[in-house]
Amino acid sequence: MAQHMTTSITRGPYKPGRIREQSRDLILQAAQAEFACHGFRGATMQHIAESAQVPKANIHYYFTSKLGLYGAVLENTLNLWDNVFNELSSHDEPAYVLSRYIDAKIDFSRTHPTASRLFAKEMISGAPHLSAYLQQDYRQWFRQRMSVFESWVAQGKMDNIDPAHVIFMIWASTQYYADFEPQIIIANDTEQLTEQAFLDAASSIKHIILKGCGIH
Amino acid sequence: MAQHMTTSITRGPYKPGRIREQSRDLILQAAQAEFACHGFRGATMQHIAESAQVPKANIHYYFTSKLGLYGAVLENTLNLWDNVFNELSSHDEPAYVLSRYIDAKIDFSRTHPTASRLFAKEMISGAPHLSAYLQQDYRQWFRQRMSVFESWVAQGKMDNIDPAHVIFMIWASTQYYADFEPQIIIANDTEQLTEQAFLDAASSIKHIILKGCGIH
DNA sequence: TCAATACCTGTCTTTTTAGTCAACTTTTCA
DNA sequence: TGAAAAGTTGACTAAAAAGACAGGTATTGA
Repeated sequence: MAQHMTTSITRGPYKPGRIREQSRDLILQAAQAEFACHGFRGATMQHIAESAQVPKANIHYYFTSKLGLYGAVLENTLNLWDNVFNELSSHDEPAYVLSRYIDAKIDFSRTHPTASRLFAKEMISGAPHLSAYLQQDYRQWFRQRMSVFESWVAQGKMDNIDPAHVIFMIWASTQYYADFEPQIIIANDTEQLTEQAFLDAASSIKHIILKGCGIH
Repeated sequence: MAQHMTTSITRGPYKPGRIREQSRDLILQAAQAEFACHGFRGATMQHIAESAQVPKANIHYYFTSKLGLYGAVLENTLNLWDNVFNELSSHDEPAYVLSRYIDAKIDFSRTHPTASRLFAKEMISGAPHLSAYLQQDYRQWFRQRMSVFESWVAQGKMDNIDPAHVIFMIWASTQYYADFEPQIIIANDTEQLTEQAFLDAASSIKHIILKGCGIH
């Protein structure tokens, strides 16, 4: 964003261009995988460079430093999250809303497993690079949803359970299929998780959450 | 184990001794925290040494290499897990068994958060150092519990849900309170999680799981 | 007491790592 | 077309890392 500042006055020769976007994306992709697998300190610029098939110096040209790259990866991934978060519209029927949300979350685990793992790693490390996000957007989102749950409870549409634990349970259960894949693969006696496996998981989670919360 | 091989014949002078155990434990403790926070590659021997307040060379004396230390930490932590796993006895009443298991798991998250995080990190990284464990003990434990659930389903003691997903849900939900602590702390608007917070979590999880599975 | 062995650690070496830099090529647009 | 800026990269530097090692001290049993 805020990239196309070249006014026609300063005889702007050259636009920041699409090459930039392309190269950045390529590197961000590789970096996300590396950071997700090894964490910030465990990741190496060399590996990222090899994985993205660009010289290491090229990465520094676009992102200045390792921390800068990590920040960009984090920001990039954060946008993906927010999209899924916002899927949870404020519909009146909890059964509909939660079903859709669980489906969306499981689908995210299937289609963006490394994004999920990246955040998990960051959280487990104490979220040193996410405090701003946690204090702002996350906090706000969380409070809003809490009040929705509370209104459902007040209307007798679900059992009187602390909504926070319900939300945590949904997050934990859905993200588990991305973050703990090796465990699940071995339990399933398979090579890799099929789309059907994710659908089955979503189905079971929906059954337990909805019924468990007394939602009809 | 298999440590006291000094037969009386070989004029065994000196016992492997308690100093060894003490030093090893001290280092293992510090190493667990470091590995849990930064992963295998992100952890540094220097940090571990400083944290344990021993010279770096001392660590190499006891554990030879970084990989050796990590293996020892992993093995050490694995024993803790197994103890909790075995809490889940083969009682007839699913409500009793699952309640006790969830309580034990939540308690583990509270009392051994770094152990939980260590495993989470290892899993997210693809469990490169746990394949043996996953293929052996874990696989076996998992199959046994699966059959218990299946017998409950057959006896009409619970809904017909794929037991694997129930187990994953329990694991995910309980471990979440250790692994994603920063998220929970901010949601709770508190400085740190109290024992009561864990008890509340256990209570909510039990409610949802039991009711959600149709267990009375 | 006294060997024998466990235990300890400061210092050194080698490898890996993030980051720099200057020379180079490509792209753009006037 | 040509000059200005974007993009590219091999070679270098400085810091940090794992690990080796020799020369110590502490502890034990006889």
